[in-house]
Order: sequence, then C-alpha cells, then structure tokens
Amino acid sequence: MFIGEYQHNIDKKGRINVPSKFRSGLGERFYLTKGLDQSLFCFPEGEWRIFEEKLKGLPLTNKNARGFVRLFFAGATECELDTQGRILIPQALREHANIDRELMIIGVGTRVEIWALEEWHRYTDPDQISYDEIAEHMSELGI
Amino acid sequence: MFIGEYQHNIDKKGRINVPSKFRSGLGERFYLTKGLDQSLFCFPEGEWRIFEEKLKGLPLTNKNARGFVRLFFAGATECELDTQGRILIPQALREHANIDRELMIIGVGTRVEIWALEEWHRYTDPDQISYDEIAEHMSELGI
DNA sequence: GTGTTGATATTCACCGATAAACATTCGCTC
DNA sequence: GAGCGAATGTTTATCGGTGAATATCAACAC
Repeated sequence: MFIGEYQHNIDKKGRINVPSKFRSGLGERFYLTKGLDQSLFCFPEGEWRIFEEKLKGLPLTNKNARGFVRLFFAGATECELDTQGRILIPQALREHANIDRELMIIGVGTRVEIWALEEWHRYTDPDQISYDEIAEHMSELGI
Repeated sequence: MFIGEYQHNIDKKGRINVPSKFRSGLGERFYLTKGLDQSLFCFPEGEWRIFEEKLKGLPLTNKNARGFVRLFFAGATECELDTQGRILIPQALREHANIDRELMIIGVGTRVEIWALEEWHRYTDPDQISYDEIAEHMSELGI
C-alpha cells in the first residue's frame, strides 16, 4: 500500500527521484499514465494489469468510455528506475500534469500519483474541498 | 482501550516519545493520519487494514470518492517505534497539527490523538466549549 | 531522606536520500 | 565524419532521518 506525500523536484532533463518508500512497492519496472484531475498515475505491474482488464471491459459504444480508454492507453509509458532510483517523465506527461519544477508525489493505496506542486495545493485548498464531507465519509468508515 | 492525556515535547528532528502506557496497545508498527480539528489520529495496524480494504473498493470514477481516498492516504504515514520508543512525525503532519514543540497525546478509546498543546488548550477552553451542550447532543445519539 | 528504577528530554554523530551540476554515450542530421 | 541533442550515467553537496549516549525527572521502596 502506498501512503504519504513527498515533495520533490524534477531535474533539467525531466527526471525525478522516486521516494525511497515507494521503490519496493513499484518494483524495477512499472507503468505511468495520464491520470484524472491533472495528475499522473503510477501503477506497479500487477495493478496495471488489473486496471487494463477493467478498461478493456468498457463498452466501445459509450462515448465517455472511449475517451477514458484513449486517455489511459495513449498516455501510458513503461518506466524503469535508473541506477539512482530516478525515472524519466516524457514531455507529453509533464505537460498533462503541468509539471515545471516542483512536484508532489503521493501514495494513494494501490497507486502512486504525481502532481505539480501548485496543482496539488489548489486541489487540497481548504476553500475548495469540503472537510465536512470528508468527515461524513469517515463516519461511514466507522472512524 | 486508550485513556489519559500526556504532555510531551517533540525533539529537533521531529520525533516524539510515545507514552509508555500506549505502547503495548499500538504495537511495534502503527499508522498516523491527519485527523479532524487539527489533530493527528493514530491507529493500530488491524484497524488500519480495515480502512484500507474499504477504500480500495471505492470507484475511481467518482470525484468525491477520489478526493477522499487521496487525502486519506496521502495524509497517512506508517510509524515504527525506534529503539527508544519514539516515532518520527513527518513535516506535513506536524504542519497539519500546528505542532512546534509542546504537544498533548491523548487516549480516545479505540485510537490515540496527538495535538499541539496550544490547540488542545484552545479546544478544551471552558469559555469555548460547553460540556452541557455536548451532553445535550449526545442524547440525540442515544447515549 | 536516600537510593533505585523507569520514563522522558536533549544532544551528537553517522548514514542514506535527494538536489544539482557535470560527463558520457548514442543516434540523428547535415 | 562533424556537430548536435536527447538520454543516461557520475559526482558532489546538503539535508533529514536514525541510532546511540547522556541528562533530567518522577515515582517508588527502603
């Protein structure tokens, strides 16, 4: 399970250090794709297969489903950690997530997400997000 | 069951001593998350697994669910007692709870909470809080 | 009151992780 | 083949996390 948030920087060549806590979970080879809400999704091999299966099951006739499938498959790339534990983020994905220099890498259970720092702050802005609603969800979980 | 309150200090590296009374209940490894009201929640491993399982099942396509899962996982961290019974509180969690130096660790039945001392005093200030009023609401909950 | 024990506080030193700059290789174009 | 840029590798500096050692304090027993 991936949890926690880590603020890293991207270097001039478009590489980022994968937080050491995520390395064992992601393994040597994993998958990176355009995600929802201007983020990038990062799946370990096993989770990627599950995700693939789900996408394949979507109806070709549904317009939204078609867009969904295109976004994920077309945006996907296979990543390999280099000798220093870094990965290269392709230009297209950097643009999708608006990543310039500072970014936030977060663990979201079964996947890892990469956000431009600014986007993440906007997303988690207390004015934008309803903590009451969150509290609501928490009580459903019995917290 | 966790009960009692303990006033501790955090060291320069962001570590705190876990009160010895809580150690056996929390075990060697447990989980810490951003809680409500500027506090931090501390869950033993077993309870954490239950949340994880529930959250894993939430749909990726639902915006609210996505947000909740992100905040919950990103705001969490795994803690392990070091050789002296201390844990490290990550920067982000310290900021969430406004913890600078003095803090209060309280037992709340099934979980442990960590507060900045100042926040705790503000929260429990008799001028701010009416126990009668709280008791009133409790009766609505059937207690 | 004194000594003992266990718990918490504080400091220091070391190691690993990350940041940033620089070097090398490879493939491409001209 | 020369020059170029993208990708990959190497090196160094810095910072934060981790463990060890020591100091302080409170509770308790005698």
